[in-house]
Amino acid sequence: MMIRIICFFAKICNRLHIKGDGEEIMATIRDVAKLAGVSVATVSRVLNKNGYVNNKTEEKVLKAIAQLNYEPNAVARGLAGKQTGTIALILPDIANPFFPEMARGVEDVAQAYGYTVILCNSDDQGHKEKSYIEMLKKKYIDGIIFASNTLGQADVEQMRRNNIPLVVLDRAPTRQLCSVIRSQNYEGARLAVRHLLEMGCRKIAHIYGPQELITAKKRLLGYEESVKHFPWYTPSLMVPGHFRVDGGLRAVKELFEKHPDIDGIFCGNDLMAIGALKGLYQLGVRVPEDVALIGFDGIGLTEITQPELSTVAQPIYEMGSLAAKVLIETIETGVTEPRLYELEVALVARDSTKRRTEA
Amino acid sequence: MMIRIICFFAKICNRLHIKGDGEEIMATIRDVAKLAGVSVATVSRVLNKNGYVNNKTEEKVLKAIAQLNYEPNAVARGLAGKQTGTIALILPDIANPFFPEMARGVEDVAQAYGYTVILCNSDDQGHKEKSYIEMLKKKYIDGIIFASNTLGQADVEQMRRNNIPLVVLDRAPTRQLCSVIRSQNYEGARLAVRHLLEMGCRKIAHIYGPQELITAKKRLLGYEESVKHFPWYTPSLMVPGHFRVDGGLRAVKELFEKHPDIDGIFCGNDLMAIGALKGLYQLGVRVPEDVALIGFDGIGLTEITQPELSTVAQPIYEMGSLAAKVLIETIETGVTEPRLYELEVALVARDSTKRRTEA
DNA sequence: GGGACAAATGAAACCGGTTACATATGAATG
DNA sequence: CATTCATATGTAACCGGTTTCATTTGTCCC
Repeated sequence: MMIRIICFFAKICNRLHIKGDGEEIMATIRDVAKLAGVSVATVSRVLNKNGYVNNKTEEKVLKAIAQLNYEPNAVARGLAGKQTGTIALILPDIANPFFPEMARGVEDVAQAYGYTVILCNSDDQGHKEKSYIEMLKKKYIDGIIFASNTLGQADVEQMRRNNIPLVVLDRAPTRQLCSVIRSQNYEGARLAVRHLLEMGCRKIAHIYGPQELITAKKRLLGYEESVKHFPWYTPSLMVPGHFRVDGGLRAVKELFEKHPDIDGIFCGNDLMAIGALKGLYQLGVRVPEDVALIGFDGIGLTEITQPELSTVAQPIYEMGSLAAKVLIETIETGVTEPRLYELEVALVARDSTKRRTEA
Repeated sequence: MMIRIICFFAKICNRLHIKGDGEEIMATIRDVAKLAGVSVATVSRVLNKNGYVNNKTEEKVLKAIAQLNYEPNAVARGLAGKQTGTIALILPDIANPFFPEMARGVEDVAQAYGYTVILCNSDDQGHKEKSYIEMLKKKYIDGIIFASNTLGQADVEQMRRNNIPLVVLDRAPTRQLCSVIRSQNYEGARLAVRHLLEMGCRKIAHIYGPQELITAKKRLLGYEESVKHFPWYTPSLMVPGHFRVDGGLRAVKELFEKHPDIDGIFCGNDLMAIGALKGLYQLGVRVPEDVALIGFDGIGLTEITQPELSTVAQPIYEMGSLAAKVLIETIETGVTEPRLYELEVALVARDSTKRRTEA
């Protein structure tokens, strides 16, 4: 009984926007309607600028909104409209230096369009991705940007059935079920090798990334196609480095055991190039005097090494921002027609590939 | 009329979980209730494990849930319960190498507790922060981790009024209104200077960060307190570097114009140390032979320079994961009692401070 | 004058959950 | 035996929006 009375008072207080401890009570659309002397439907029409509303009425409503400091509740909107203004970015690991810039690109665009970004680290593990997707589905996420590597055909189809727009970064377009954004990995690799050749290299090795990744594969292919007709070419010039710094370091040592006469190395990504640089330093091999070194990706780290690393730069930020743009467009227009965007890469020649003494 | 009939059929189809294009229809709690032959309240009780439910009944409900592949709708839950299982991480810029690791710490813990993380880049601009906070409030965010620098006293109080739990990283505890996590900046600075002295330095400069930041201020103070009693000490040994790579590079050149006899530099963060290293290389000054160099933060980049950089490492990942833990605890227990966590820093001695020839 | 149609508005259903309250049963207690 | 209490369940209100549909009014045209 006592409790009932208390509850009753609490309700009165809520309605009057009074609270003992100074806590703010959010006004609801019904409060606005009451104050403006109209129905909630009309307020909703004013808010969403749809349907017919008389000018005078609109003014009254706007005044009430201002007076109550009213902000529509996004969760209620989400429930009613099944759109939450939230997108998810699933990537392997935000701590991998490749991704922060991309994430920034995504977030900037999302923010500009009034969307919010949920960050998910998959560690490239299928079960983590799945559990994220489950959770995101429950939360009525509007769309997903997928920069992780273990997304399967089945997953894409499932997303499609669930009507969740999807944009994928750097994946093979397996029967092109969703929009894909990637860059010219093959062409970039050829660019890198050509650059090394132009700088006077006579025997070029390649440190490659995980071949499950389409990017790593394409880059390896680009290398192979560029050098296979040279007499010095041999498969043992290609060594795995797992896209990691330590992998690059180890790979370079392995290379120099087999081929001490290498004078150029093309690394499948910048992290491995950094590792390679370290390894070469430990071996007492000078860069670029003895060996020219070039990476791939164009991450910021390439500017802080000594010497600065040449690289084939992808437009990382743009990949993120474009992904967000494409996704939001898909969300808002509802058009699902998948597209493929292939972005250009650019050779960034720095000290690590400076021309050695003219031959 | 025709439309009405179509709608009617659509509803029937919905109820029967049939859809023409293979699109999946999510079952609702009412579907489960109907199938199990109980009320929605009972289903809800089973889901939330609260209230009394008979074992037999529970089984029936669970079976129905499994049969329908039912997943409770998080948005509806959020609306009803005012908890969305979402926290926000507001930081200046995820592309700044300091933050990805912290973000990873936050996300890992959040994920473990079933929470989702929204990423916000404030660029340290007050208006961006405010607009984020507005948006987050509307979305019934459960709590915020604030690693940005422009959070004012007023904002904290407003959050409090709005009942949004808050954990702040690296901020001064201005009348301790929320939990704060920081590390021993002052002590770390003293550690750095002592290390340089032990390594034989006789004249140590300091490149400092923006003095609006409590962290930068404390580190500067630590430097000053450690060296002010030396005869060689003079204020012009302290030069600003804005916590940025280019700032460190410029600062080091400025320093060497005024004090060519410097033999040790303590940088207020690692980015500036990287810039300083670059600057010293350009000046032809050898590290560590001519000048010993140490940074602060312990970001990964310090391991890829040549020579590797000594630094005072903060437990960056732990700062993030602890922040998430504290925040989620606050959210779930509702206890608002603010606490201060000061984490220990550790000296990481690498090649950039290797002892020069014994005096 | 009456039908068609655009403009304006409100009542009520709906989105999919949670929960306060009412009710019913059976066991334990005085 | 009446009372109390733990167990079990359902009804309906509620969270705060959107949207369908009905209704009213006014204008235009034949």
